[in-house]
Amino acid sequence: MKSERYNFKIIEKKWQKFWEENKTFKSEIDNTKPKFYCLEMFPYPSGKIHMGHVRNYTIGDVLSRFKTQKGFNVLHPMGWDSFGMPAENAAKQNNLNPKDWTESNIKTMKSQLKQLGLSIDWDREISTCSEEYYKHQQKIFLDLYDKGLVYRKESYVNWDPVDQTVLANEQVIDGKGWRSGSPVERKKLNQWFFKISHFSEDLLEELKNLNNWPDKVKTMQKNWIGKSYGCEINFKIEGSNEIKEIKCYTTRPDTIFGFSFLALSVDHPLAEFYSNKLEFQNFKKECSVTGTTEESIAQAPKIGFKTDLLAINPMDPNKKVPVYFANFVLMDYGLGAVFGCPAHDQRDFDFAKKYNLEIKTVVKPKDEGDNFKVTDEPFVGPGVIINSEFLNGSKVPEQSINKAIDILESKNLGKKKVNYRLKDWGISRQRYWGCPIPIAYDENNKIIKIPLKDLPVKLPENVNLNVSGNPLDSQNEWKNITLNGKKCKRETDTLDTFVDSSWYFLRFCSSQNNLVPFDEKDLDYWMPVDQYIGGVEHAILHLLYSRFFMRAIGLNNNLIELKEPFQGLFTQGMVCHKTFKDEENNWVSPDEVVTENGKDYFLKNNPNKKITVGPSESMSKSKRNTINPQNIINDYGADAARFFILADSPPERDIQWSEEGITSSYKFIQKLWSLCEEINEITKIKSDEENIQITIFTNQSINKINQALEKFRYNIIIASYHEIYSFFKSVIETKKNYINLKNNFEKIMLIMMPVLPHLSNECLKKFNYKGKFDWPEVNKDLLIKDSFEIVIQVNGKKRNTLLVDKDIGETELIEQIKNKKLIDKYLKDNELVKTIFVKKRLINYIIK
RNA sequence: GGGCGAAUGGCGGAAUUGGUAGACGCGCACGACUCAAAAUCGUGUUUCGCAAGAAGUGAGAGUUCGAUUCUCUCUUCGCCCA
Repeated sequence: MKSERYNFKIIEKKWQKFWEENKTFKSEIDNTKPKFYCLEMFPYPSGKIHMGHVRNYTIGDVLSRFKTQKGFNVLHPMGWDSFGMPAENAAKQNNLNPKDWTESNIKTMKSQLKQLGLSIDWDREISTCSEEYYKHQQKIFLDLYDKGLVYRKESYVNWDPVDQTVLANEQVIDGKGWRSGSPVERKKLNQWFFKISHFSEDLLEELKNLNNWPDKVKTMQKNWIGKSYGCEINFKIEGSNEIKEIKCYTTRPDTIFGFSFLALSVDHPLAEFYSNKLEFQNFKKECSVTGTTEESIAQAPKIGFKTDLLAINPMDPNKKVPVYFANFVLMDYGLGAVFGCPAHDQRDFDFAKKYNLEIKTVVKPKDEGDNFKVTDEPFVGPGVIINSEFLNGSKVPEQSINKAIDILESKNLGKKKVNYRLKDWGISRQRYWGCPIPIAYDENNKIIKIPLKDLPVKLPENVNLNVSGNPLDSQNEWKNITLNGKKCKRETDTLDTFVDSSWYFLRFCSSQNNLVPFDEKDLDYWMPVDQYIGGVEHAILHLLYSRFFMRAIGLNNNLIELKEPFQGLFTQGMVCHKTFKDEENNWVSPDEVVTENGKDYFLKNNPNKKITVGPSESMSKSKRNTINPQNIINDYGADAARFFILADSPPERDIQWSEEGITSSYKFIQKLWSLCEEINEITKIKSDEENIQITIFTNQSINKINQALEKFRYNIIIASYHEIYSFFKSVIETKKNYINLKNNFEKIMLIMMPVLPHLSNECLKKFNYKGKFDWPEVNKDLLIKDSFEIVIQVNGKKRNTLLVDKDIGETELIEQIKNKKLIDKYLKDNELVKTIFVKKRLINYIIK
């Protein structure tokens, strides 16, 4: 009986329609059930979905469906991170409106996500570029402003000359803009900031309690926050009437006796005393060429501008050293002034070598004598303090730093201070396609909040984007307003799009509420997100900002106590594919190549042209190694795509997409379907006979898949599915029905439902299954086997196995082994020293 | 330079956290069906060896009756921060 092929095109569409019409995934507060908030990072609507989305959303969907079957009230929403530069750039290029471009993309992508069969509550859909969303964001902005967590200041910024906008430090990678890739310049601008530094300590401290976050992400955040203990030291200054004292911050006060120069940032307030000197101006210009990242500063040649000032070593008033302005000192770090100890710091060492400054050794390695001397390179390792009077002999760093601080404090020369690397978050962007900042300035440039009744501040439409800089600047009609009878100008900067994504998970809880961003009652029920799933590339920025927002919103609000928005975090790996190049070294898309033997590849439309196969790399447009998910859905169906994206690698690791892989998944779906049909036929035959093995196997499978699902071991689940198929295939070989066959196979369909929702539903329908879709119970008694194979080892090596009763004891086992002469040849010429018996596992004979 | 992680067949990867290494899949080989091919099904597939057997989880040591799993040293690769 050859069954019909499984027509995924009809069946998948049918179920998707059914779910949509029945609002199967609608979520409402239900206090009788435990809740589960499952969230995947929402996409940027760039045009169409890519394989990374397929992976991300499949992982989340499997979890959501599983938790629903387990009896949880699941919230599984989706939205669009829809403000941002690609829309603005695309609109410029194609001369259209960013809004239209974005909305059309959303439409396409939403339809694609539906085709994947995701269990999403689409009634909660949000889009950050809609007024419905950003009007609430403007309220939040003003709320944070009132709480003192938003401020404006003039500051140096990372300026992206291509995108004509400011970048946060986090958006500067290797001294280049994260999006444009062009070298970043320094520019002084008035900017809006979120005071994320207000929570530095708490953001660091609470990492310890995020037990369901990957350690890797926690470490990255910890390093980013960068807490260090150090000391602020006051240096007395000679040689000037105006300047009497300079404060430095240092993490190494214990090297104070190695002090040989003091270096200031060119942005230090004292620079004003030199600003009219041409030499200083030139020097400053030279410094601005050096980038702002720590890396570019470390690599750039060290240069300095010598002042006529002398700094006095507070520990040794006879010691006076020169004061420089130097390019490697940043105003951002500490106080914009550092003391130089060349012997024990690479940058100080380079500087001292260049300007011939003293290099005094004050730390030696443990096993060196007191006459140890730094000559060719600085010594930065742990050791012992020398040449430092009362600090001598202190262990570096565990004793020396605290001792030095204590002494400085007791003499009133400095004080202990904690420093964080984390800086306040600059949120101003000179772009059109973002959330307007609800602020205006009066004629005296005084900051005026836009009144709540005037919100939202809507983006003007029909704006000419083909201007340099911010298009909003030239929107005079929009810009000039009257507030309380006073003429004002609107703020024309828009908010960094990371703001949009810092609270969207809260909005999902109350997405229908028009009046407030979120209702505390809703948050109380749904928050925190139980499982957040997304790419590790957001380990720092987005996750840290969201943690900040949760705290900022909760500040002075006793209805919100929650600090951590994401209780669990899972970071999935990337989707990779082989790369192809033609003879001219151009990237070639997988769609354009053919192969017959899997080794030699040729150009499809010109089979004489050979193609070189490169290593598998993460799918990217630039390398042209992307696979369009739409083609996969069209050719193989959603269930096959879901199946394969989970099959080959553990979800946290990268996965290699391959033609063979998706084909074999498709074949498995077909085989599984014909198995369903065969079982459906066979179970129509009347039967009184029970096959207990079926129940035992089903029970084991339920248990195994349940455990694997709880731990994100999705590749193991797929392996189990294959085993289940083989087992049932062999059971029905005789074409014989058993009274427990159908019931058990229905359970199998239930445990396949999270991964293969369309096929499982269709099969159960065919079976005329009337029960609930709850996760089947495990019968624990059936997990214990009556007999099993015990391993017989000799000196730790497996030599035989024996089928024994589950409760067998050592004496009886030894008796049986003896009777059956299972290991006699090993014992024959050797002396038995002892046996080691591990219940239900093995017996080990130790012989000599 | 610092931090973290990884290394298992031709390939992706399993191994109940110290107890039968290589589950499951891909690929490959052989066979069946076929005039033939594709598709499908079956068998095999760590290495060496005809076999009995031996070796084997990046390299080297250690702990242990027993190590892919724990400890130390080294090598290579990846990611993050510089």
